[in-house]
Amino acid sequence: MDQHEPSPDEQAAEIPHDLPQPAVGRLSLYFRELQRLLDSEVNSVNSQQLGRLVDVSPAVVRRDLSALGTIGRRGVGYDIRTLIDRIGAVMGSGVQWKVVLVGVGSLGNALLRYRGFERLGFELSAAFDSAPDRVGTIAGGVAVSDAAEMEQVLTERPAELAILAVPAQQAGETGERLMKCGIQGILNFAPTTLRLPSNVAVINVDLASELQRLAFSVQSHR
Amino acid sequence: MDQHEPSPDEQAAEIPHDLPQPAVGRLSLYFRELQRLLDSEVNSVNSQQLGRLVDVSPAVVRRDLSALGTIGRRGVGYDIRTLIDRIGAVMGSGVQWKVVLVGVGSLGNALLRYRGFERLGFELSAAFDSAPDRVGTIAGGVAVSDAAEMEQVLTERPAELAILAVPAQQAGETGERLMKCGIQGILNFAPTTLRLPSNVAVINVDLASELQRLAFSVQSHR
DNA sequence: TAATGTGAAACCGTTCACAGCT
DNA sequence: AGCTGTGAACGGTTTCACATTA
Repeated sequence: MDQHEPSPDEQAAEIPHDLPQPAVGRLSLYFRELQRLLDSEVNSVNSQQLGRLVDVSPAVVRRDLSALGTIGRRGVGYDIRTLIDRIGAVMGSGVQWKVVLVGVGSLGNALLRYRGFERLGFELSAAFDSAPDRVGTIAGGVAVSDAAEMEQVLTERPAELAILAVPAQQAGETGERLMKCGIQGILNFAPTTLRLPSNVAVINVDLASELQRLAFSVQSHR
Repeated sequence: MDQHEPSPDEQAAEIPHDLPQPAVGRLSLYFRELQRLLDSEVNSVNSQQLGRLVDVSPAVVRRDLSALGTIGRRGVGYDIRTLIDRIGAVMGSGVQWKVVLVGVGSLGNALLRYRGFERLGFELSAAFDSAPDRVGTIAGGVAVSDAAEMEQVLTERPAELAILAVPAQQAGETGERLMKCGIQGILNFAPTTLRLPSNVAVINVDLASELQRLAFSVQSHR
């Protein structure tokens, strides 16, 4: 994939770590849409167009983008390449994140096969499961190792992030182990709230809960 | 948009239409943990204990629960059965939601197999795909129908909710079709923001974006 | 002229602190 | 005595509106 090398003095631009949490999520969505626009050979947008693509107001878009020490052109809009570079830098694209996955059930399997991680700089470097019939298989191009060897494998080939797709019952313990292996962030799909010391970042995604939120939304919508 | 009639002592046992969005998500998590507690034959909690289980402050728990017109006992805490009934009612448990899934790729497949929906009152009533080699198969106990027959199947066996797990490119069009089939809410896993008329509820879940948020969190954490 | 960038106001949810029940 | 329920203060995000700049 093509990188645009930043001009020398563009390099110095800082990463604001005073970025509002909601803004982070939106930046990720802008990034996705901007790449799509660039693929369509569009190379400029304004805040209204970009806002429509991710369903937020133009004012929010401008506020979010201006937090990056920005580079829009008044009267014109934003250069897409610039935005992609800038958002990418802030979101940690450019770092090749190594990600391990634990729990190769059907969900874990799907996540190993999921196209859409590597484009963002994530590399699934290992997968673990404790079921003997899964160990030794290959899923999504990644070999499945025995979960008992997690510590060993992660010592040899360290990773920064982990995706947890084990049953709820095992999530807590597995999270602890990952932490001890030097994992710095966990994306948790187990239906339980993972709580770890604050030096490990955790994002919980509960699929059933999302569906329940949707149901509430429908139900209250009348 | 919505009128608020100031009738004083209306339904104390009714569904609060004014529940903050973040609270809805948390209620769903409380619900999950409460069921777990009940399974362990615990039948009472206080706000601090419940808060620890989902990683929120006791004050938030109390505020959320009191929005349900509540029934805690001062000096004591909450009766778990009562909470489950009450939250369940608000979240639309008790309704048997019919859910169809569109897009039986690896993710769709995993979602069909995902245990954890039916406990909450969701029934996967149909699945659709357009690939000939998937049509006619059975995944997670659900027969996969031809996507071309979506309109017909949904006329015969209507559903309220849909899970979208198709490629981004097809998401928009599929969403439109589902809307015309009477679907009232869509849980969208396609990496694109689905925008539909406001009579259809949409929740977008972008897996790559979640991972990117995590990476940001780790990166900014030093 | 057209669209950004941004003070300032409005809004919303969280936190605080304590009165009120049990 | 203990914990809930909640007014009031607080803090953070969004919205507004406009000065600014290409």
